[in-house]
Amino acid sequence: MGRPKSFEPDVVIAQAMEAFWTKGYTDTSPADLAEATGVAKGSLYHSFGSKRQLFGKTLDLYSRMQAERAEEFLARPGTAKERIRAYFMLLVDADLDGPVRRGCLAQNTLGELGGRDAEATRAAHRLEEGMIEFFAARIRQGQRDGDVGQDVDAQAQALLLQSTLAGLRVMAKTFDRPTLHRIADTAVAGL
Amino acid sequence: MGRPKSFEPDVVIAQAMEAFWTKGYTDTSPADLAEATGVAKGSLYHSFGSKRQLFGKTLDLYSRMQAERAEEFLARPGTAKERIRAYFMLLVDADLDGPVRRGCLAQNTLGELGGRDAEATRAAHRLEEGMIEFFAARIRQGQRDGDVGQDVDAQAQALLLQSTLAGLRVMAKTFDRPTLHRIADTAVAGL
DNA sequence: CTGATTCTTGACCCCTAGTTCAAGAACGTG
DNA sequence: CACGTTCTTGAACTAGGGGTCAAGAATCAG
Repeated sequence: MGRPKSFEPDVVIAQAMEAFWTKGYTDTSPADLAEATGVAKGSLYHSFGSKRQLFGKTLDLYSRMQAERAEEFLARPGTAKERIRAYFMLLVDADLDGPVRRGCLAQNTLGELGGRDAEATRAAHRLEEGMIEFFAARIRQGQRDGDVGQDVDAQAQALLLQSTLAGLRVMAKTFDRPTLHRIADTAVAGL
Repeated sequence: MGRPKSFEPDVVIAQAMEAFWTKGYTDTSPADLAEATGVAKGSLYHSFGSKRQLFGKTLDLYSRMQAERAEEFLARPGTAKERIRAYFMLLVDADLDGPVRRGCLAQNTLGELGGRDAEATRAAHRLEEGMIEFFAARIRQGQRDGDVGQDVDAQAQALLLQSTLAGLRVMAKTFDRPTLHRIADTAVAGL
């Protein structure tokens, strides 16, 4: 019983995520969130407790979205090299095609709050570890399929790929598309 | 004539840099800067104009310091692979040995202000381009010395190295030392 | 020693961020 | 249809952020 919510919490979290992603945690004010979600400030506080808690929800949503997309995209038909390369391109292009180059929310969060917000730091770390596991699994898959050499250390290559991808998304804030594509090409050349 | 400055501007900029580096641009208040530098707020504004302008100076100083260190370190005796690997390790270890993992000021700035502050974005970009040039030059040097194969595309490898290094410094906020060292090892293995 | 000049400083100001709250609105129940 | 419950909302509050300023302290020139 009681008055029903006038909004879908998940939708509001997604809208808040866009705001945080675009402006960063600190520079996104409660007023910004109210505008981005169409829900009044007071109501947001009633539902989510605080700006920080809402941000936590957006980080969780972001992590789930990223993980889901990576898993799905890497699983499509093709060699490990092809799929990983395509995934890198996807992220780079998505970044460059948007009105603002927002990079990766998790990485931005590490840059902004890393060290000073333990929970946000852990959330970002978990996402990175998940990505590494996806890459490693896809490389091993490639080894079973025969498109990746048996001598390749899947775990070491997965770590390197994640590192390169993280850097690529930093560089995607300032470099042009051909350069970024070239890096993606070189990154997977060793597989 | 006139009353002389009671502080060395360069020293104050260096101290402000430490503050910005540790807490980020937005989270560093004028009060923080006054404490970090030992100079009263009013005096900082008198000398530097605004928080943003002081930050600009710290970015410049940071870029110069980074470039200088990279150039010097890469030039020491050894093969290209050895020197680049040592440089990666140096940065990783410096980050992990500090009381807080601050990563790279330029990258943090891109994460925090990227896109929304044109000048800061450009400054960070210039530093990255400089790094790429250093790597490329060192690889070509290796080719002349005979420790890097003639078939290696120096520019492409330099781009990849910078991307990997940027990612490494993001990951240095949450991963442990052995993992980061392993990535550095794998990164230079292809040279 | 006087003055013009350039520094130093804390007090002060305005504005916004983050949060709380009192009033009211939309339910389900009995 | 009254009643408890859970929502909605703008107004109101507090703290602190970024910046300004008036007063005074060093300096040098004449």
